[in-house]
Amino acid sequence: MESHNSPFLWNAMIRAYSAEGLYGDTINVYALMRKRGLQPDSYTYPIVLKAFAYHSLVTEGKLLHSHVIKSGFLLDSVVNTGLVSFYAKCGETEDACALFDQMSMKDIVCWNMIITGFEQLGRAEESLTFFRQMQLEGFVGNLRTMVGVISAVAQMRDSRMASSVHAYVVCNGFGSHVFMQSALVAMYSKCAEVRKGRKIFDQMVDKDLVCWNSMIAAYEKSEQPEESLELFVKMQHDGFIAGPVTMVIVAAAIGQLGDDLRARSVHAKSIRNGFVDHLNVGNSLLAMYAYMQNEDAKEALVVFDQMLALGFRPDSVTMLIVAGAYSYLGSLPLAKTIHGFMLKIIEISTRLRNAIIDLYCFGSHGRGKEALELFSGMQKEGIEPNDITFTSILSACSHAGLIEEGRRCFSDIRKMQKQFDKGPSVIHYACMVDMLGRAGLLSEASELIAEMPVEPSSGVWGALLGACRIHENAELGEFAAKNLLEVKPQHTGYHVLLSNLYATSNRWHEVGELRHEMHNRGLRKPAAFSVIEFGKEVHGFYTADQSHPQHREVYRRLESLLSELKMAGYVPDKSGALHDVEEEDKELILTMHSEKLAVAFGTMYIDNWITLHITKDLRICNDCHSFIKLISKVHKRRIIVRDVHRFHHFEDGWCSCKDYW
DNA sequence: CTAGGGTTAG
Repeated sequence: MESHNSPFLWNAMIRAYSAEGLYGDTINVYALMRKRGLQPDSYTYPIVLKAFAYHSLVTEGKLLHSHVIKSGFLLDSVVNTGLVSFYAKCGETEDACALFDQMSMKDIVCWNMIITGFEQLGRAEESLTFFRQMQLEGFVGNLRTMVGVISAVAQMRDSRMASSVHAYVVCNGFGSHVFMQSALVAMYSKCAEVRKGRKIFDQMVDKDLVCWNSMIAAYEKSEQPEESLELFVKMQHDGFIAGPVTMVIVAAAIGQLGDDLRARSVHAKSIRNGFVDHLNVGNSLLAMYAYMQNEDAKEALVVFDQMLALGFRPDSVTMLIVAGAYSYLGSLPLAKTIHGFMLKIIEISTRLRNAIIDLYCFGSHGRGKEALELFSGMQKEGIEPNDITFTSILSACSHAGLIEEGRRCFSDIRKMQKQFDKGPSVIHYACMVDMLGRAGLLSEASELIAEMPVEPSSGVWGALLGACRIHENAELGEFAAKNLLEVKPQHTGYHVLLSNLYATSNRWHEVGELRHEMHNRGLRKPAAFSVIEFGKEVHGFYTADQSHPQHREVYRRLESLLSELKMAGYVPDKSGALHDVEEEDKELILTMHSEKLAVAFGTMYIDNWITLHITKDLRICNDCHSFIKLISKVHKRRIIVRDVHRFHHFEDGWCSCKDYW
């Protein structure tokens, strides 16, 4: 084969691939060119740099930079700007600035580069500083400059600044360009002025896909998913075909709505349009199902399988979402599958490892052993844990009652203090106090607090108080509460906790005083609240709720459930009812706990094969816990309660927390 | 004589 040695032809080839967005081929042709012994020239460098930036090939770009210097092409301002562009896109701002500063002849293109470069990196202030500097040096911004400036102002979320820069743009004759208008729509939406954006959008004569996406995203971001989807329909009606970015936005809107029908429809559409091989679209579909936080989390699995079948590598974003979805479903086999999978295919970052550990200890929780296995595997591989890893581990030990392991982990952190000059954080101490305290080792817990090198946080005192409440140690509890209320004097929950503690030890006088004090300071005990969700419906219940439209039916249902369970051996556990009231009244108050109402509602209106998902704003009480355990057995029903502390998965009379929470 | 660097939505 005849070899072409004309640099012109090689450059034309490279340019053609670049123009088609085929940056991989651009790089291949360039490599071939070098192999044939041809030298790149001032036209070759910028295109290849662009391709390197696209694939974040920082080392390769730096190598090219040294070639540029050696061959003297740095004097070419286009090559120089190409390098600035490359470094800015790769986030190497120091190199970008150094090159920019030493340029003798700055033209408008290189100013635009440095302005948009910083803007794209999310560093709007610096971007705008460069803009001002540019004006001082006598340059007038063109359309591209102003689009970058508008985007930077959007990041500032300052609606007054937005209006004034909008006026400036219009006065300088850039206001009617499509790119500018899309940027303006996005800017106003980020400044919480969606309607101003809509006005611009409605007045646009030449709409393109980007501006539709911009407006649809504006509604989605301001949490108006219905409007967002309405516009999506209108866009298609007007003959525009959705692109991958559209799908990403629409999936987010549907996730917000929790609409499973539309979720499946957008999923199908993405497959039809061939977008599922876009990693962003795949990730968005996954997130959509995961975000709905119901049984549709299982659909995330389907999307994930599809992504794999299409043969592309999931990234860490993918895996974080999948881990989140599995965590919600709370199944250990699923967690194990996904973990094995992650180990096989991707480089696992510390952040992802932490997510996996969390997946074990929160998702299917009480699974402290698995979390610890992961942790020791991680250490064997020589991967350095970070403070969040340790927090996850300590919390796993605490939930599973693994005291010895917890102590060992804590001493590991202390060893690190000697090595790396960073010891246990306040959060680590709080985890330890929680773990020891819950296990009844109250004096060890308070000794640990005494030897803390830093001021104990409210979390630390709160953990101690909580433990005192469980183990009915009023004296130590009072001490904890006193310290606690110094740090957080307005925290109602801690007042309530202390009040409950006094009540446990029958110190009704103190209970009264505390109530009086709370009343005087205007603190009110917030009503406990539970939420049950299915499909896109969400129902909330307060304790002793009378406000829910079906509350009469719910109470009737609850009554029949109670008598059904009593026959199966249920005895109300009144220790959770710490009010200064008669025994009969205690029982009555217990039966009106918000999570019981939510369960009663669920058994009445939601088909039995569907798992009930309930979220509660406080910790579940003993009585409700055993009540729900029995329901899960008698009704053969899966119920998941997420309380303020952890997940409880009830199935066949058992709870995943193994009654330790 | 033509060529190369900078633009909006996510």
